[in-house]
Amino acid sequence: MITIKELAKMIGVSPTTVSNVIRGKTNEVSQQTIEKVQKVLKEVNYIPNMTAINLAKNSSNVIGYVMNAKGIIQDNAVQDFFTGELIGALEMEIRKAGYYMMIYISDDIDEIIKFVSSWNVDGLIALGFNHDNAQKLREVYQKPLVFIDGHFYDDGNEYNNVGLEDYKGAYEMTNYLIECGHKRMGFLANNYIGINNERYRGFKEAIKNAGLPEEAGEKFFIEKSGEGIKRCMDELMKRISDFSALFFISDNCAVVAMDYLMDNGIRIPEDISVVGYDDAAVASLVRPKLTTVRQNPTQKARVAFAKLMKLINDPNEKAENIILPISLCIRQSVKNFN
Amino acid sequence: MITIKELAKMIGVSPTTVSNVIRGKTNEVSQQTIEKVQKVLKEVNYIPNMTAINLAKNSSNVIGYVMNAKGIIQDNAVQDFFTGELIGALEMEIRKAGYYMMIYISDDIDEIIKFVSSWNVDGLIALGFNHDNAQKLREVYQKPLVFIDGHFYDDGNEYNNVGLEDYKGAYEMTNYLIECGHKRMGFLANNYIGINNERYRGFKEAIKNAGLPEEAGEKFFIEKSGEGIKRCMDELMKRISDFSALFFISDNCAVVAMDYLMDNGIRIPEDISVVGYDDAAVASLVRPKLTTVRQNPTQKARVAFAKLMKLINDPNEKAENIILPISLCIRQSVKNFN
DNA sequence: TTGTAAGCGTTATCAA
DNA sequence: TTGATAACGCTTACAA
Repeated sequence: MITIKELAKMIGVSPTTVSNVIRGKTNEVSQQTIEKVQKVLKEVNYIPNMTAINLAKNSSNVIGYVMNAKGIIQDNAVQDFFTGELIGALEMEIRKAGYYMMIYISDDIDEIIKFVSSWNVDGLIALGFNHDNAQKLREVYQKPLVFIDGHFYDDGNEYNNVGLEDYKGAYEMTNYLIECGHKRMGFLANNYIGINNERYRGFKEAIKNAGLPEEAGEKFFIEKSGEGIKRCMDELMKRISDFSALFFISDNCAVVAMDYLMDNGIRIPEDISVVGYDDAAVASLVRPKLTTVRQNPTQKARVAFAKLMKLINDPNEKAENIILPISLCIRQSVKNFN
Repeated sequence: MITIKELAKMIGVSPTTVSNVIRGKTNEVSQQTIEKVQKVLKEVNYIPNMTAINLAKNSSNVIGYVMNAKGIIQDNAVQDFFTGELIGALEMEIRKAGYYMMIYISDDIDEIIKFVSSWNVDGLIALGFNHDNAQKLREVYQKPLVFIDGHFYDDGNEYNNVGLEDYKGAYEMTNYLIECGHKRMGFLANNYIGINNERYRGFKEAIKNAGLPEEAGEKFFIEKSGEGIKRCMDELMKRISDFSALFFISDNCAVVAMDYLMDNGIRIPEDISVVGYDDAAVASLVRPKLTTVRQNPTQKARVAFAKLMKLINDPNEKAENIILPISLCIRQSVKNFN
């Protein structure tokens, strides 16, 4: 790799001059020199050394994508379409903006903090953070930081976040179920914290507001992996006739569960209705087509990155919690009793 | 961020000594000093500056993941499960090995070359490269480099690659179709180069070896995006009764096409059989369950990274083209005429 | 308009 | 066993 210094020697000017024309500081150098330098620049195909640039400028040109999780793929049978789409969209945005993307996934928050610190990343998109971890990260990492799907309580700090109308989506979907005449519904999630709990709250509230008894909505734990889902469904099967509808925390789960149910001779939606959340591509590919709540991961990525750019370019940019809208996708997996 | 220099001043030793104990070069420093330094190291939570380390060592500690493509998500309705799983598996391997992962996707090979050069990445995993681009990359990038799913002709150079028994998979699946009594089959791909062409070759060869006429196997172009697939299927529909089976280049395509066909009143496999390739999770979730050729992206990632590590750690490690095995997944989407 | 030189935070060579 | 000091490739005051 040829360096600026060598280049300067070749051309017969100083490194500063070469550096200036490379960076387009052309008002500090004569037209004649510019041309002389640029000519050679083309010839030798000079490629800047990012590491050196970053050390000199105390920046990094990298945007970090960190996930507080065990792995990028949450061991789900249908892979994590959400993460995949997010990363894909983000990669494009980051590259178009002239930055580079580093990915770091760990369930150890300290590892994540070490990563962002030692690489001095210019900006950070963070997923899978609960309040405590978010606070910890924010304390150490002082540069622009936006969370996706974070759900934090008010601690006097302000967080940049882009989320979804999680509560509303579940509320409206549950209402739809109730309108269809369902009176006994199960809610299934792998945990009941953060956005999952928001969705559950929406579920419960809809039931309450409809004047149905508390027991009309029952919650269950369901693992995330394909095998795990089936194990949990084994349990649920014992009481399957208690329910007329099942509300899954994600399409990923819903679709694996549907597979399981149908393999066990249960008809959907005749015997039991199922709904999901996310509107993953798979939702409209299975039969019956899955009724679900739509969100758009690409949009989430773009909005998050746009906010990050604002924060990077304007130190006065204010913290913001951006909530993206949901909509209902009514398809074929819910029985209408009316 | 505290620096080694500051640390040294605090402790009352030289930066060299501090650096030595940080890097565990403990045979060059007295036990007493080691303890003194380590004590302070803990207290101040020293975090090394990667940029500085990399500049000094002329390395980068980063493994690049580059794709010669338009975008990470190939605009397919079922997202690109393959890419997602690959990236996920790779991220984990890279991190466990103490490296960091940078992702760069571009359809401009020069951009990719610029990226790897200016970041001086220590190793590279490259996807979506044809022979010419691979050669170009290899010429400039002299460090360890392994391709995934590359398909290169012999030009005297040797490439590290991990691929699949693409030909064999298609050959065996086509044989299965023929055994089931199919005599008129369509093959549908978005292009006929690289591994796609290998699969097509397997398809044709099986037909030939079975003594069927050339026209028994016909190839079609099908776009990759969800909408594109449907557009192409619109065309195919005009001649749909000419075929008893359709072989799709990927499960992603197959599954969208099945959706389309069933929406248009065509029964699978009664009216037409369909098979895919990859055994994506979605394959066993749709109805009828999709008969397909299985591959394992996670394994691909692991094998590729393992090879990369060998190349990094041993300059004498030889170039290798590793071919992973396929297997057939016989499910429900093929009609048996016998 | 051009060039010199210090500095970014490390590593590594070589004296002390 | 320790510590100066140069070097990595670039940016950026500041001087010429």
